Amino acid sequence: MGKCEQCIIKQFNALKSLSKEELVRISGCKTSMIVKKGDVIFEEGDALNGVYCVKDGICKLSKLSSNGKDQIVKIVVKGDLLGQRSLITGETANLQATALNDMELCFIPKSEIVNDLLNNSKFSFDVLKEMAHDLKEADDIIVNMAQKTVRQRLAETIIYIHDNFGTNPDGTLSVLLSREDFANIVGTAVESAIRVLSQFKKEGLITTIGKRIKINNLEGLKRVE
Amino acid sequence: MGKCEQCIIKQFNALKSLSKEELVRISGCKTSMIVKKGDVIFEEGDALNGVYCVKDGICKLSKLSSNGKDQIVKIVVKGDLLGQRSLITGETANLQATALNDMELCFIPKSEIVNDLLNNSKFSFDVLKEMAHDLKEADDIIVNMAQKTVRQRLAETIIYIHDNFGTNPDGTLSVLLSREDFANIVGTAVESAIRVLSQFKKEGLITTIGKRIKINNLEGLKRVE
DNA sequence: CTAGAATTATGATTTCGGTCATATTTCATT
DNA sequence: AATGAAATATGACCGAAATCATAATTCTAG
Repeated sequence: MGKCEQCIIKQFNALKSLSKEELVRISGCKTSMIVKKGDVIFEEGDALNGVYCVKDGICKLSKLSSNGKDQIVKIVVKGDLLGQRSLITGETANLQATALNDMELCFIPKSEIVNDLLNNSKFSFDVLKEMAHDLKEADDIIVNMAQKTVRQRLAETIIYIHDNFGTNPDGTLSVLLSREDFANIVGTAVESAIRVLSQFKKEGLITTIGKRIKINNLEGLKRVE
Repeated sequence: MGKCEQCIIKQFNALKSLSKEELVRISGCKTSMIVKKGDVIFEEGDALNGVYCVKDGICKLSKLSSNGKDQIVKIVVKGDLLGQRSLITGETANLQATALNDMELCFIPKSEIVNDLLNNSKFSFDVLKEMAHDLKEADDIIVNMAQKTVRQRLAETIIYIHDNFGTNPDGTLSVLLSREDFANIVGTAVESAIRVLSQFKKEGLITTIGKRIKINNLEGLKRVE
C-alpha cells in the first residue's frame, strides 16, 4: 500500500499542507479502494465517516430531484478530495458520488483528519480556500441555470471541461461523459442536449468521434448566444 | 462606538469563537457604518479588504448575468458575515451586495481577521462550517433551478424566507422583498413571478397586504407541484 | 457472433414561461 | 395635494425546451 507522505497526488489538494508526521499518521490508518465505473461511492443521506482522496479516475456529484432527474453539481477528478463538506458540518451527504471511470481512492477516517483540521491552521485554511472556490463556482452555476439558455449552458460546459480537465492527444475532451451526463449537468432533457450538440456539429463548433467530443472552434463556442 | 466583546450580534456568527483579547483587538480597528436601502455595499470585481458583520438590516447577494438580469444568490440578514469568501480566496468579489433595508454594518479589516483565521482554529473551523453550509444551500439551489418549475421555486422561496427569517406580528414575512426581488431569486421574469403569486392568492395559499406576503396554507405551499 | 439492451439521434406536438403591451395602483417629490 | 415615476397586475402572443414517438447506432452478455 502506498504511503501518503510519498504520494504525489496530495500536491493537488489541501493534504499538501500537512506535516510529514501528520501524513505518516494518516498513511497508517487510510484504506485504499478501487471502485468500478458506475459504482456509487456514497449516496444522499449516507453518514460519511471520513474523506476520500481521488488517486485516479473521475466521478460526478449529483442530487436526485423530485422529478426523478439526477442533477450533476460537480465533477471530481484525480487529485481532488471528496466528502469534505459532510465531514465539516457533520451532516449526512447532501449529494451522491458516482464513478464515471474506474477509480482509485484513498479513504481517510474522520477521526484522523478532524484533529488536523483543528490543529493545523495551514491545512484548515487550505480546505477553507477549496470550499470558497467551490462556493464561487456553485454561485456562478446558479446564475447560469437561471439566466442562460440550454445552448449557452451546454457550450459553457464543454469549455469548462476542456479548460479544467484537458484533452486527449487526438484533441477530444479527456473527461468522457454520456449525453445523459451532459443533460444532467446542463439541467435539460437528454433529447435537448443531443439536439444542441448536433446543432454545434452542424455549425462546425465541435466534432464528435463516437461519444467523444472535440472542440473545433473555441472562440465560436465562447460566443454562443 | 460599540465594543465587539460586548456585542450580542456575534453570537450568530463565527466571531463568537474569538477570544476576549482577539475581540478587543478587532474592536479597536473596526469601523461602524450605516448604509441606506438600495445602496450597494460592494459590487462584482471590487477588492474587499475586510469582512462586514451585519448588525442590523438585510441585503441581497446577486450577480448580473449577460442578459442584463440580476440573479439573487443569497439573502444576508442581521447576524451574518458578509464578504468572507473573497477574504479567504483573496479574489475580488464575485457577487454584488445591495441593502434591502437601511443597514448597520461593522467593517473589520482583512489584516486583523486573517491572523485570527490562521491562529485560532476554533474560529477558522466555524468559518469553515458556515461556508460548508452555504455550499450545501447553493448546491440545492442549483438542483431546484435546473429541475423545478417557477411555481415550485417560488413556493419554496416563500417557505425558505418564512422558515429562516420569520414573520411580523401580523403573520407577514418579515423580510420584505419586491416582486422583482422574488423574480430575481427564482430566476424568472417579473411578470411571471407576479402571475404565480396571483395564482397562489387565488388558491388561498397566501394573502398579500400591499407588497407584504402572508402564508395562509403552509402545507399547501409545500405540496405545490 | 448474435440478440437484446442501452445510447444516440431526429421528428412532431405541447407547454411553460418569456416578451411585449397596457392598465392600475402605490410611492416619492415638489 | 398634485404629478410623474415606479411597482404591481393582467392579457396576448411567441419561442425555447419538454415530452412522446420512433429510428439508428453502439454496447454488452451469453
